[in-house]
Amino acid sequence: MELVAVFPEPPPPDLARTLDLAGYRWKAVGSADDAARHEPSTGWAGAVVACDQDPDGAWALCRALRKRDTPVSPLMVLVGGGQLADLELRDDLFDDFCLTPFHPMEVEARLRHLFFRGGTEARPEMVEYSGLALNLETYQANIEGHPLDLTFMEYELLKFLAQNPGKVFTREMLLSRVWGYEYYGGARTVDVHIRRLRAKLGEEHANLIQTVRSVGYRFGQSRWSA
Amino acid sequence: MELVAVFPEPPPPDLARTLDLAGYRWKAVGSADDAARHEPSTGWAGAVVACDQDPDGAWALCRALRKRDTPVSPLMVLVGGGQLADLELRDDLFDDFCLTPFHPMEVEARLRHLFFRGGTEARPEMVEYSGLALNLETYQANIEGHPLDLTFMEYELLKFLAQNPGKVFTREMLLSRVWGYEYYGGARTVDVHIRRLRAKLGEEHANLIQTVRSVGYRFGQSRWSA
DNA sequence: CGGCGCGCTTCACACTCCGTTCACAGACTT
DNA sequence: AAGTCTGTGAACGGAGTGTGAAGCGCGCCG
Repeated sequence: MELVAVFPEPPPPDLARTLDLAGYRWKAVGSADDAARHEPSTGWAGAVVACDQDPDGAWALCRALRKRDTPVSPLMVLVGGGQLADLELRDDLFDDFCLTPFHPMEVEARLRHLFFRGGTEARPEMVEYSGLALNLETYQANIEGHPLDLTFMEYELLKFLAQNPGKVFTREMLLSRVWGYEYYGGARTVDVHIRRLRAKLGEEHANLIQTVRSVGYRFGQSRWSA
Repeated sequence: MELVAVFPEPPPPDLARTLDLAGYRWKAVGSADDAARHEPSTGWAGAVVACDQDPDGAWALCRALRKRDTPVSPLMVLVGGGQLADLELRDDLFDDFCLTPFHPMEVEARLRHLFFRGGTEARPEMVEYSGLALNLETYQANIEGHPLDLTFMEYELLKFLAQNPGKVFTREMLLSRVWGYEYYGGARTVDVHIRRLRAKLGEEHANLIQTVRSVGYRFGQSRWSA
């Protein structure tokens, strides 16, 4: 489960307890800037915004999270009974709301329902390992927040390796599974691509791909070999 | 406003009153068969199902309204606090719920929000990204206030891309989803349209459409790009 | 009814970029 | 120390793409 943004900082104790009991991983943010600063590389998985104490700040945060190229979703707001009128004309800023004081089971049911609905929508398929993240939809790669400019075959090779961390592949296995079953070419081609991948990963992360002498290459699990 | 189906028959008086005051046109139905018999030619515009008195009948109705070719949406259920557990594993049968006894303003706010979302979901009037704005009703496109003179296919292509920002599409995907499933033509057609789009977007915004070599095209920047 | 213009499609060509290969040097094993 | 395996740099060839122009179907207007 990815990280959910919670407002305000610190959040109401009963809200924090409810989120914990329901098994959500969350992080409190105090402002829109705060949310941007602490946003995970994969983006917020959702947001819960309590409007009781600081309505203006809460709505400003909602606006910041929704009015951007990749809006945060799902987003639930908590409002008091007297704030119901505030929801009007702000329908675009949230997906669901819950009245306070709330029953923990209601919040839990609403969150579950929101994530159920959102789950079928469009959360990009990702491959992640350590600081490396591959977005399979956008064909983009990241290493600790920094974008990697990979060519097509480099991306395919890294994707295959990262999808099977710790496993050793011979050059022939890589050629057949990454390049294609009917590929007939020299095994040194793999070496060169591995080399370029290491170069682009940077000296710090080059050891993500290890050489297993006389066998082939392995991705990850570097702590055992030294 | 189209007709909303309400369960049970007759509905709880406070629910009826709330719907009337909020300005909804509705009709009570007592069963799934009943709902099918009285369905308007344009289909139900939505449904409100109270689960208090006859939970089994209520859920059967929800199932009938949702598990068909054109699911009724939005659908809100009213449940007592003791029925919250019933919602679990039924997330696919409703869009929102409200605890009973309810506050009329909460029901009203939830319905308004549901119809707002449903309205935009089925037919968004605008597609916006960065400085680009597409008006789906008037078939007009703007880039930072300046009108774009796009042809039909250019508009359709740009619309499809802008509706899925960041995602990479192969030429075949674009041909099948923009041109049509049964289209049989050269993939280079896509290239030429992309080229014209980039030309019309102007040198400044031509990079809104990026080439992903050996894969296809992508609109806009994903959250990772520098 | 026929010319005309617009827009979609296709073709041909040039160019850039990337996958592949080769040669050599260094590292590791026996 | 010999032999095998891998890292590295450079160069070649080709796949993939951008671009200009021509072909063609279709609706509009005279």
